[in-house]
Amino acid sequence: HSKSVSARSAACRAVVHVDLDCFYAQVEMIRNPELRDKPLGVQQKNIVVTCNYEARKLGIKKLMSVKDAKEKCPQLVLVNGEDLTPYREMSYKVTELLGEFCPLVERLGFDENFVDITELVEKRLKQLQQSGCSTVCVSGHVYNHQAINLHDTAHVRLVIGSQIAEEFREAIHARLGLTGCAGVASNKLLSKLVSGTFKPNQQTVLLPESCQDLMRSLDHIQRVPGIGSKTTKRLETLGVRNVCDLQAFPSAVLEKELGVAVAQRIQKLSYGEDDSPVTPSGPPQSFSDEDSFKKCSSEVEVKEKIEELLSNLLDRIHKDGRQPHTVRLTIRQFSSTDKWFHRESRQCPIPPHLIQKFGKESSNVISPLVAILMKLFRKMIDVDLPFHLTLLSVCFSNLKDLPSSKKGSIGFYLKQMSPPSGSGKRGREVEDVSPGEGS
DNA sequence: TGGGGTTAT
DNA sequence: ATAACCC
Repeated sequence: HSKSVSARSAACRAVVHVDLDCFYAQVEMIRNPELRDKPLGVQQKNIVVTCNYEARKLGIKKLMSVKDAKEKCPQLVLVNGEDLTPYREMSYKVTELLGEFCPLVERLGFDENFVDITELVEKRLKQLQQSGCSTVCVSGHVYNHQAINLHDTAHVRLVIGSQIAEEFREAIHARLGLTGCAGVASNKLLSKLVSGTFKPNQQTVLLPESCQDLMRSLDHIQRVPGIGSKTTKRLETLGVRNVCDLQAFPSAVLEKELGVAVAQRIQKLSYGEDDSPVTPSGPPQSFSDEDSFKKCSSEVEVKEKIEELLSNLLDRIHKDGRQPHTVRLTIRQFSSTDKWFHRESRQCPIPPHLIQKFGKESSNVISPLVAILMKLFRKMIDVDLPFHLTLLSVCFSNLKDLPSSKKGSIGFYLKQMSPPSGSGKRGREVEDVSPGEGS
C-alpha cells in the first residue's frame, strides 16, 4: 500500500495559483496613497471595473455601472483606469518576481499567475529528509479543515507547497506592496478554484481527498474555469445544470453536442482533473490598444482614433524591442440588439521595409501604418454608406526577435543568460528578413 | 459592460 | 478570420 501511495504522489504535481486582490484598485492606491482608506473605484467609461474593499463594504460590486455605484455610495472616489499602462507594468513585475523562484510561471490576465512548483517542492522534501526532520507545518488554510497525514507524501508535498505559496505572497508584498490570495493543489484547475475560498489576502491548500467536495461546492457549471457562457447554454439545453450533472452525463451524448475535444475536456474538469501544463507565458504574443465610444461615423474620425491608438502602441513596441510582422484592425458596429458582441477584424502582414523602421527613433512609421489600417477599414466598411462604430482596436502580433546582430534594449523582464557557447542555432532566427538584413 | 489577453478551428 | 475561453 505505501508503495502505491508514493508511486502515485511522485507523479503528482504541485501548482500554486496567485490571485491579486482587486488589482487595479491596489495599483491606484500605491500610485496615490491618499486613496488608501477611502472607498475607491476604478472607472472605465461608464463602468466601475473594480474597487477596493472599503468600497465593497459599502455595496459596490465589480462591473457595476457608475450611475448605480454613485447612487449606492456618493462618497465613492473614482479614478479613471482606461489606460492600462500602470497595471500592465505592475502585472509583469509580479510575474517576474515569481519567475525568480521558479521558471514555470503562466499569466492569466493581469492579476493571476500559475506557478508549477513541483521541482521546488521535491528539492525541499529531499532537504527535509536529509536533515531528519519529520514535521512540517502548513501555511494558511486547509480546504475543508481536512486533517493532514504526514505519512502521506502527497500531503507533505502540498504542505511544503503551502509554505512556498506563503513565501510568494510575502515577497509580492515586501517588494511590490501588493496583497493577494493563493491556492495550492495538484493541478491548475484545482489551485485556481481553491485560491478563492478565503478572500482577501489569504491562502488555501487543497488535499486530494477534498477534491470532490470542492468540485461539488460549485453551484453552477459556469464556475468551472474553462466552461464559458456558450458551453453553459448548450449544457443547459441538455439538462446539465451543476457539476454533478456533468460528471454523470453520458460521454457519447456530450461528444455529439460539443465535439469530442471540448466534451472530454470539460467532463474531466468536472471531476477536478486537469492535465494541462503550466506553460511559461514569456513576453506577450501581441500588443493591442482599443477604445470604445458612443459613435464614430466618419472616415476622418476613424483616422484620428487610429492615430491615437497607434502612437500608444508604437511606444510599447519600441520598449519591448521585438518587431511585429502582422497588424490587425478590429471594429464593432452599432446594433441595438447585442451590444458587446459582433466584432469584425481584418489583418495583413506588415511590409518588410516598414518592419525595419520599428526600432528606430526618428523614422516615421506611423503614416504608412495609418494608410494600411485605413485599407483594412475599407475592407469591412463601405465608406460611401453610413456607418456607426462603437469600438476601434489595433493589434500588433507575430512578434519576432531582432536579428542578434542588431543591438537594442531588451524590454522584457528576463535578462536572458546567454547560452553556454555563442554557437549559432540557439535562438529562433528571423526567417522572414528583408534584403539588407542578412547576418 | 471595459480594455485587455490566449488558444483552437 | 472567427469563435471560444480567461481576467
